[in-house]
Amino acid sequence: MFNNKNIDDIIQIFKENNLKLTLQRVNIYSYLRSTCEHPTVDTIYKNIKKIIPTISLATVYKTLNTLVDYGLIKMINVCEENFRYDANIDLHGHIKCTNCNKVEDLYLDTNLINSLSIENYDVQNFDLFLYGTCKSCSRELTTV
Amino acid sequence: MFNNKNIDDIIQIFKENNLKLTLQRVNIYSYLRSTCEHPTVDTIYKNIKKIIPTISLATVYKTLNTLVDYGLIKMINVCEENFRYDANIDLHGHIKCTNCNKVEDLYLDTNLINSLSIENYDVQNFDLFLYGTCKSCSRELTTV
DNA sequence: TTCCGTGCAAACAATTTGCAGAATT
DNA sequence: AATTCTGCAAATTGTTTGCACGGAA
Repeated sequence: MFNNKNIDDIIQIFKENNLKLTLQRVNIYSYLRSTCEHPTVDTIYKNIKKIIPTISLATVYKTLNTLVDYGLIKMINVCEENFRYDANIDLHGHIKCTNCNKVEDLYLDTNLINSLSIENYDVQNFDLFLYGTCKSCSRELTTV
Repeated sequence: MFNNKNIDDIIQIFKENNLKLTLQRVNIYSYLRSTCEHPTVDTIYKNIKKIIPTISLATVYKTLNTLVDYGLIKMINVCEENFRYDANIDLHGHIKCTNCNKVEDLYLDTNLINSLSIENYDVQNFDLFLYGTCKSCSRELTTV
């Protein structure tokens, strides 16, 4: 089920943060680290339920909030009702295909990031979300 | 109460979009056009209530959704539970002071906007939110 | 043994919906 | 006169909370 390297990393990270190692937490965090789909709470819940059928939605919420508080994951909102979660905490943006709704990571070059600094503000963080149509959707849309 | 130029513009815009001219709508849209505070639904509701005490929250929601659907206003989410609304639909970003929570408009130079185009995607829109501390808050925070 | 996390159910908050009456065209 | 909007209340959805029990340290 688990890749050992990955699980060792997670144990290490939890210990550093004085977070108790529970099956629920490890699975949620591990799942988030393994996916690049930027899942919503609902998707996370459904996936973890396959492994831990007794898990409750409240636990998923509590765990996600804890992981956000400890800076281990990030919440993103790409023009949607719901938030999505991302275990990739490197400075990066996101691009959403407005047709198929997938959200991909977007690495920005350092110059661009630097040029985001603004007069009058001490900028600590940013969210950059691009919206458009991905290649396969464009193809599909023009063919029809 | 109303600036005539402004109200004339709004009447014109509503007519172009076949939107019925109602007191509620005109006031909500006019209020959004007059403010640069990026208010939440609740703030909008409270402010419009001063002018139309009988207005209901449901009407505020319905009106905002209509205006969004017609592309007259935009919803933004700057890492908050609630959405904020902006009647400025020019391509621009936002910067939020994480201390006083104010949200300001951020005009980006064209080069920067152009450099946001991405391989594999036909980019149509973007959200850029910067987070940091504004000058007056920085001063306040270092003085204490 | 202490403390924290989990799971349940209830509570809460934000938003949407259905519908009758009112206002706009 | 036809259509659309408003305002109320109820419904829905997403999220949080309180608490007793269970598991991790």
